Amino acid sequence: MEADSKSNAAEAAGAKPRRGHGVATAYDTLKQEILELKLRPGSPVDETELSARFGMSRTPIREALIKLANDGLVVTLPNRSTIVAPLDFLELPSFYDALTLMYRVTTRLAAQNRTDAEVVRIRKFQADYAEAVAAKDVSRMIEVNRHFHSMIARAGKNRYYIELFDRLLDEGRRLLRFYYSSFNDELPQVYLDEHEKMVCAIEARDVEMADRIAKQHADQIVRQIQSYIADDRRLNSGIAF
Amino acid sequence: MEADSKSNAAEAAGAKPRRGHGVATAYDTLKQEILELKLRPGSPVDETELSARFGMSRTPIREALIKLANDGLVVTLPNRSTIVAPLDFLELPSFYDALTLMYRVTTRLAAQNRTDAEVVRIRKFQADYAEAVAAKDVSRMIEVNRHFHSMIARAGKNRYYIELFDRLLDEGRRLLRFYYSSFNDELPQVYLDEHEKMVCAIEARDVEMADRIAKQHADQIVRQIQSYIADDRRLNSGIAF
DNA sequence: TGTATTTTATTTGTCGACAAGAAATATATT
DNA sequence: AATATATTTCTTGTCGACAAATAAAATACA
Repeated sequence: MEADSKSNAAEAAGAKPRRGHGVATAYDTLKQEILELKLRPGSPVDETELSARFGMSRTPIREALIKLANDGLVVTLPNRSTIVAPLDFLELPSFYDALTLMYRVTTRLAAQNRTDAEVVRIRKFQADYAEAVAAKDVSRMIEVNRHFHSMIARAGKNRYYIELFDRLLDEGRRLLRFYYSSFNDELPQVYLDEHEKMVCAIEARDVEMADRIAKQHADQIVRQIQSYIADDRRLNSGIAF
Repeated sequence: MEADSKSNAAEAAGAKPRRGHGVATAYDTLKQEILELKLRPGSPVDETELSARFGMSRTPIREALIKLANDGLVVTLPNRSTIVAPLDFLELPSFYDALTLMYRVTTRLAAQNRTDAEVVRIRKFQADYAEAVAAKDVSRMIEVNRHFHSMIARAGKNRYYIELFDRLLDEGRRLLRFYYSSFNDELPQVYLDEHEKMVCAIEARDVEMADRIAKQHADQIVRQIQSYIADDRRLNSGIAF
């Protein structure tokens, strides 16, 4: 809430983005807000309102929305308002399947193609994650976790996997935020250990080991999301959002 | 060339798209032309020119270009012209890898999740492909092949795989068009047979068989592209486009 | 003659305005 | 009173224009 008004102030104030950066500003800000659920799934996104809020005309807003639609973060209803993409839990099995496959494939490729510099960068994120766990900062954990795996995918160097995986990780970030309920003290430590093994396998260029750990890690995360959802559905009779 | 002037005439004539269909018209037409290499990889795409050609303002053209950029079919250089995405053959190994994986995954899922109606639709494309082979119509073969595999992916019902696979198939369509040189009479028949086995495995819900054939099919296609490229590089010293 | 600098021109990024569609509201008709 | 029709309101899709940024051309300078 405080951060919210602060950033709004920064936008309203003279910090107008230079020519050519208007679209990026709107896109990045909205993306962040959608992933952090500041903008609720299913809620309408009004161009005119955003235009006023960002202090720019509707054109760059529109172009940002098109990009968000391509990312699957927003749905455009023709001649009607666009809405923040709903969290469709009928599609969850597909999501689990794709997420698991991408975890495995990107980690395998990272073990194959990583450079030493990339290992260093991956370890940096691992350290950040450890910090977040120590501080019990769940938001930060979710975000750093995304960067950690994205970095691994980058070390794998397959453009197609990187893109799909980033998208899946973002979707996962939204799911975790939405369904996150009780904080379990054990899980973060499990993830931390699994991440450590994963980095070691990548560093050792042990492809099969990397694959095995990635699968294990993916299953763990899927189980976590599923248990959150199971808890959640008991509360809201499963129709919400 | 004839089809070209015909469609241009249709555009220039009174066939103005209704409100809300302008973007789609430009997007579909441009996408088709890029995939068919009517627009050469690396060639500049001028908004003003397209605006005149399609008889609409630059706004819808711009929005269509943003979508094409998201598909990876066009590259936008900031404050400079956009160009048709070059065929980067340094990225080919990544492409082969992703294509093979998607062939396997989508075919597996199709064997798992197909409905009877979907089998019928897949067989329809298989028949179309056979027709194109009989007529030795290479363009049609390339296009129907894409639809055939896309339909299989749809029967698998995983949104994430469908999107990535469609993109890869489009990219492959462009590659085949670009590098296609000598027509080999045997290959189409090989593909036809492999397709037939693939459909049978899907119909029988034999997941492992589907996987095996998909892998075989993917390898076959990768080999074909590679041999075309090997031929091609001898001719133009490998720097072209 | 070749390089640096200014000028011109082209093309993009952004803007404000307007009209078409859809939803919401009000009116008419049975 | 209930349904059908007309009106109003609101949001989007599209347009033409302008200004910033870059590339190209022209000029100055060594």
